Amino acid sequence: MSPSVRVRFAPSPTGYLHVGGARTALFNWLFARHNRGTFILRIEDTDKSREQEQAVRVIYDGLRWLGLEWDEGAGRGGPFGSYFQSERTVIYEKYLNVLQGKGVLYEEEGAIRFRSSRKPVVVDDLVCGRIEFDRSSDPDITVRRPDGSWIFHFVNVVDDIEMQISHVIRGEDHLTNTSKHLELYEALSAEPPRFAHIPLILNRDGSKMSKRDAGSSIASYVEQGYAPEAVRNYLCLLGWSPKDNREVISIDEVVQLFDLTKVNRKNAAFDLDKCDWLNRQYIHSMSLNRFRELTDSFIRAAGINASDENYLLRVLEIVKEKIKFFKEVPDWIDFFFTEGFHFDQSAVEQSLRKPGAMRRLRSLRDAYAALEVWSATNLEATLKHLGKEIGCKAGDLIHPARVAVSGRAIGPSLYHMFEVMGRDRVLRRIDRAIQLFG
RNA sequence: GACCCUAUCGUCCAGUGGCCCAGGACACUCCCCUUUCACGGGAGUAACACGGGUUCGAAUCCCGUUAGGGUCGCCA
Repeated sequence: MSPSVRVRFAPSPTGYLHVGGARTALFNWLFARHNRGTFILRIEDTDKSREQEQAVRVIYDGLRWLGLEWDEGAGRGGPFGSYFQSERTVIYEKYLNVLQGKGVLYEEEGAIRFRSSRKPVVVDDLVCGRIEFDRSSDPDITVRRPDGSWIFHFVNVVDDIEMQISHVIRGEDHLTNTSKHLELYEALSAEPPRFAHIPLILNRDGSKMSKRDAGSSIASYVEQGYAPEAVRNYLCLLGWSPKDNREVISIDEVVQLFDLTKVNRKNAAFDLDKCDWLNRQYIHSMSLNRFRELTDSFIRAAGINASDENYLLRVLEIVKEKIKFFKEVPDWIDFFFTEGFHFDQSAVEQSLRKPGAMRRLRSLRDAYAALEVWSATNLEATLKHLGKEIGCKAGDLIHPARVAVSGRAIGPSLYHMFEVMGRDRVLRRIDRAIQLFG
């Protein structure tokens, strides 16, 4: 095990966190955790703008939502700050002087450029292997613009040296850049870190993912109500696998098994369907308390008056297995908490308006009113018994009852729904439906 | 265009010379369960890009072609 693994995620604050970026952060985090190393967050804001605060917030929120807490860096501090490039000018100038002293810099129209030796360079990559670059026709890189602002390649290398980064794990789009960076390390007489270029994440059709593609922004998962552990699990499986065909795998186990040299070299297409499937797996096996916690913001946003915590928990319990995303929860539970729920017209037509529906509903109401113990088991037995007695199918009772009490044709298990709602509420609503539609 | 990377079911992965006429998962189709919607269980369709080698033997190694992706910025 390396004595001091130090890795960094170095996004530029663009206002949103891309899944590709999140996956890069995740792999850095996994590598750090696996090696008991340090995971650093550095903000690459060479173009300092002041609406940046909000953009940085988006990165913090996205990483924290995914459970990728950093040990050192922006918003957290550490021995190598500042972790914002916009605040590191003094350091960059120092390194610029070093290059100056070596006579490898020259000026061109006010900008400072680095003269390349154009000698072949070898990148020994942990993921891609040994790659030779013929740099004979590469142009020189620019280090600083005429206005004094810095260019990515230079500050990126300087920061990695200064922050004692041991492994640079980043997207494959930087693979070619690495040959340039290596020359910079040499010119600065610094030992380069190990590199690991991980494959990119593309759309299903192989095109590059942009902000508007579904699932490209981490914020969209938060908005739709995905379980963060599910999204994280899905991201782990993009370019990496536990090699034993498992799909649902705990993060602790991934940390234990993670190995950069086992990362794929092929770009991966993003499949939201599979992410959705994993999300459902996680929701179904999640504890009720966790479900309560993750659905809270959606329930509040919908303005549902769920002041009776105990009642809310019982409602959530019977609805949990039905939910695909937390955003759907209010639609599934609102009628439990208000008499002002909406009656779906086609549901009414297809059940309550059917001939004989009202008569059957009255019979069910009476049978339920006479019930001694109000439980799902009794509710089911009573309904089925009544069906036989009056000679109709169970469905002819179930459907009208469901619509009468919830206003819709789709919902949780009828008997459990009634059990949770309680006798008074159920009978009252059946009476009202009979009045309204009878 | 130059340089670099990649190439197994529609998608994500498994497979590192014989155990593979290729395995798992998602999606899709069908069946069962369930008189809602889902879950769950079972079955099915579906791939080693192409052409040359190497080898007794290749999805696995080599070369070429093709295709996809990346980089060539005073973007990051």
